Formats: sequence, structure tokens, C-alpha cells
Amino acid sequence: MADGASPEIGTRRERARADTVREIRETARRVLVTSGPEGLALRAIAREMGLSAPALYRYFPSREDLVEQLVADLYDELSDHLEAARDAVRPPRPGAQLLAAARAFRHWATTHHAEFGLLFGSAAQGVVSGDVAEGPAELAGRRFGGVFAALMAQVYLEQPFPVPADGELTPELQEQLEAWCAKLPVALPLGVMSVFLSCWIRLYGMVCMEVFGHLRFALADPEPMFESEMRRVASELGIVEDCSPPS
Amino acid sequence: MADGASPEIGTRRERARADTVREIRETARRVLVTSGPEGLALRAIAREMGLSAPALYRYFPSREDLVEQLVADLYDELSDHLEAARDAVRPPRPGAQLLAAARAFRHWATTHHAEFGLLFGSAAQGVVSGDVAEGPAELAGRRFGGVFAALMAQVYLEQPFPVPADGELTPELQEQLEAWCAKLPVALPLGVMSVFLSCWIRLYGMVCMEVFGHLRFALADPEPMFESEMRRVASELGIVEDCSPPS
DNA sequence: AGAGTGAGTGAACAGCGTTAGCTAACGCCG
DNA sequence: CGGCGTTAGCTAACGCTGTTCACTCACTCT
Repeated sequence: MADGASPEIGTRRERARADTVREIRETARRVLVTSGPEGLALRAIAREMGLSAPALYRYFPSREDLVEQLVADLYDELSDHLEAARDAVRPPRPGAQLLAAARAFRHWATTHHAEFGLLFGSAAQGVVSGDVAEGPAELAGRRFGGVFAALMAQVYLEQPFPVPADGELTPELQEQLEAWCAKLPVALPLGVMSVFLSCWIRLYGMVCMEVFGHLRFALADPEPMFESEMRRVASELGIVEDCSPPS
Repeated sequence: MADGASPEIGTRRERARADTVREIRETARRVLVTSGPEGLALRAIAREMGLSAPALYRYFPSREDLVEQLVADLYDELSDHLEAARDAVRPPRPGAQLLAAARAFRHWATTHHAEFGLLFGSAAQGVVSGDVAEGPAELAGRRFGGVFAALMAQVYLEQPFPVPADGELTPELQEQLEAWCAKLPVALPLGVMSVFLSCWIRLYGMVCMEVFGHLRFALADPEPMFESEMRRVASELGIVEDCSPPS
């Protein structure tokens, strides 16, 4: 999807190279799921595809770059998953679609622990890097976030839900939200942005806690709590459609 | 605090050993902050205290156990920090204390990135381990959670806030919450437990996203958003006290 | 005083990311 | 078709990691 180059382009060598790069990414993906984020070693990837480790340096300048490419691939895969769930909703009302995407997010996370850990855990570049690295991972991450943002906007535009007026927000928060809004394609009331962030925080928090095991102190099976949270969020957004999960 | 043994106890050797263990833990802590979670190497710890790496195996059976001990220490330190913030609130109304603890949590997280990453990131044992390991880290983690749980209970007992009735909860969720409630010292309505979890999810989600950099796509400075979230949560809990941060 | 225990050591193993230097095959151009 | 430059891949090596083994030395207890 992001690498949508027709296979007939470029010289023979360039095609072979592109194939190898693709194979490396697929193999890395496979090693990730079988060995976990900690076992994602260059040598393991090379071994898996019958290469020596230094050979990979012909294709990626360092392990970090390879991992970043993998992160981008995973974000894309996750985005595809969300969009598929969104588009499968009949009738296509934005509210139901938003809930479907949220459930798809949790489903993907719980069935792809290693991948989720790589994307959203602290192992990513997140902990320390101060400036916003404009790599492919960042780009793919934006696409992922955009899926939820677009749905949220549609929900609001179709049927506005109660939102704090600009005056109710702290001046500091207004400033932050305005700066963000300026980077977005469509302008929405600042209150909508704050509600979107709030909802996203709840979804992220819930799923992260479940996958990282920080909910086991209370719940053996977090799904009912997840559904409860979704219901609360949905009611805050004025979503009145059938909220029962598709199961 | 957790290791409250008087210094006069045990034989000479036992005291020396306890001192060394303590020194190892302190050194590990120091290495963690200077080199990050990835740089927390046995050899680095040993080097820092003029030892060879294998010497540490006299005190900890593996690096994993040392890290677990460190996690427990950090949980204790964080709990102390929260309790100090809680106890500094005058007058000591539970609502204001809960807010103070939440702010102290964020403050500790943002000023202790490496430590927070070790406690709450995916690098911990959380991603894979299926069963609940009853190590010292788990115990210290429970103490940490207990600070918030106790405050929440006090807030409710002093002035009950609106809470879903048992009948409004899914049977599955009721079951989960009852199982949890059975492990707790005091029994509270299931609705309170669900609201507590919901609030904790929001706090955890907000702080995790900020520290792990998953909020930079929107906010350069997440503090105003954090305060906004706290205000929302507080109003849900019927907390009407002065909500302004102490700054 | 002699035995035993335990702390600490260096050497070693397997694995990691990464670099350097080499070989051999490939594609292109005259 | 012959030669040349590019490039994929290799091995060897460096420094790092966690961990084990065999050993020494000092301290403790009988």
C-alpha cells in the first residue's frame, strides 16, 4: 500500500533489490512474532533467510532503521485492519464505524502482542528522543491516528455532541489545540479536539494496560471492562447505535 | 521502607552482605538513570562499583531478578512520592488528595523517564508472561495501586458520587469486578470499582502517552491537556475543591 | 589450628550490532 | 564478445551483552 510500485519498473538489479528488501521486512516481521521484540536480532533475521548478518547492511544502514521500517509496516497493517473493520459496518453510520474501529484496535492488539509492544511500548524511540523524527514510522503512525481522527470528525459533523466551548478551556490548552489544529486539513472547534484526545487517551490506556499486563491486578479478562468503557465513551459522543460487539 | 531491618541484626557477614545488596540496588538505580533502560547492563553496574560482573551472581541469581528488585524499589519510591504529596494537602480532604496524588504521579513520570519506562513500558515482564508472578515487584506494584484505590474509596465514602448500579453493568463485568472485590480488604459497590478502573485508565493512558511520546503528534506540551483531563475526572467524582495545580 | 564457607576473580561461551576487507557475479558499454 | 565498474555477499574481527566454571583468598566457626 505504501510501497505501491509496479513490479515492472526499474532495472533488473533494482527489482531484485526491491524484492530482497521486501523479503527482509517480511522475515523481520516473522522473527518478531516468533521471538518477541527482544529477540528481533539482525543475525536471527539473516539466519532465517539464509544470509549472513552483515549482508543486511547492504539494505539498511543499521538495525534501528530496519526496525523503523518494520514499525511503519505494522502501522500500515494496523491501519488496514481498522479501515476494513470500519468499512464492514452496515449501514455505514460514523458512530458505529468508530466503535468498530476501536474494537478492531483492541482485537489487533490482543492478537498481536509482540507487534503492539513494538509500536506502543517504551521500546520504541519514544522514551528519549526529544524532537519529532520524520521517518517512515512517524508517517505511518499519522495515517493510523488519522483513521480515528477522521471518524471522530465525521461523528461530530453528522450529529454534534456536547463539547466544551473555547472559553471553558484553559488558555494554555487552547493554545496547544490551536497549534495542532493548524496542522490539520479541516478546522474543527477546539472542544472537539479536546474530546477526541480524551477519548483516544481512554482507548489507548485501556488497550495498553491490557496488553502490557497492568490490568491483571484487577481483571482476569479485561474485555467486559473494555466494552463498558466503549459504551461510556460512545454515550459521551452521542452515539446511540447498537453498541453490542459483533460476536 | 520495605527493607526495614535494623542495622544491628545478623552476623558480621550477613550485615556486609546486606550492605552490598543495597549498594548494588543503588548502583543499578544510578546506571538506569544515566544509561537508560537499555543501558542497564550487569557489567555496567559491576564496573560502577569496582566489581567484576560475575560477582553480582553472588547476590542475584540473574539479571532479571536484579531488575525485578529494582522495579520493586522504584515502585516503593513512587509510592512514597505519592503518599508525600497526598499528606501535604491541607486541609486533608480526600478529593484534593486524590488530585494531588495524580499530579504527583505525572510529575514523577515526567521527571523520571527511564524509571517510568522500566515500570510501565513493555520492557517489563508484562508483554508475555501469562501468569501472575508473585515477586517483590508485583507486591510493590500493589502497594502503588493501593494508594490510588484507598483515596478513591475515601472520596466515595465521604461523599458518594454517581455510580452505575449493579444492574447496569454487564453480567460479565459484574463477575470480573466481584472476583476482584473479593481480594480486597473492604467491599465497595461494583459500580465504584468500575469507575475507579475507568479513572485509573485515563490517568495511566494520559501519562503513558506523554512519557512514551505518543502525544507529540498533537501536543507540544501535554500539561494543559492533563489538567483538563483531571478536571473532567474530578467532576465525575464530585470533587469540587480547588482544582488548580499547586504551582 | 584446621576446616569450611563464601566473596571475588579471570577465562571462556554463545550471542549481539557493526565495520573492514575481500571475492565473485552481474550489468553495461565499447 | 571482452573488459570494467558496480554491487551482493562472505569471513574475520571488535567490543559489547548475560552467564558459567574453576580457582584463590580471606574470613568464620569449631
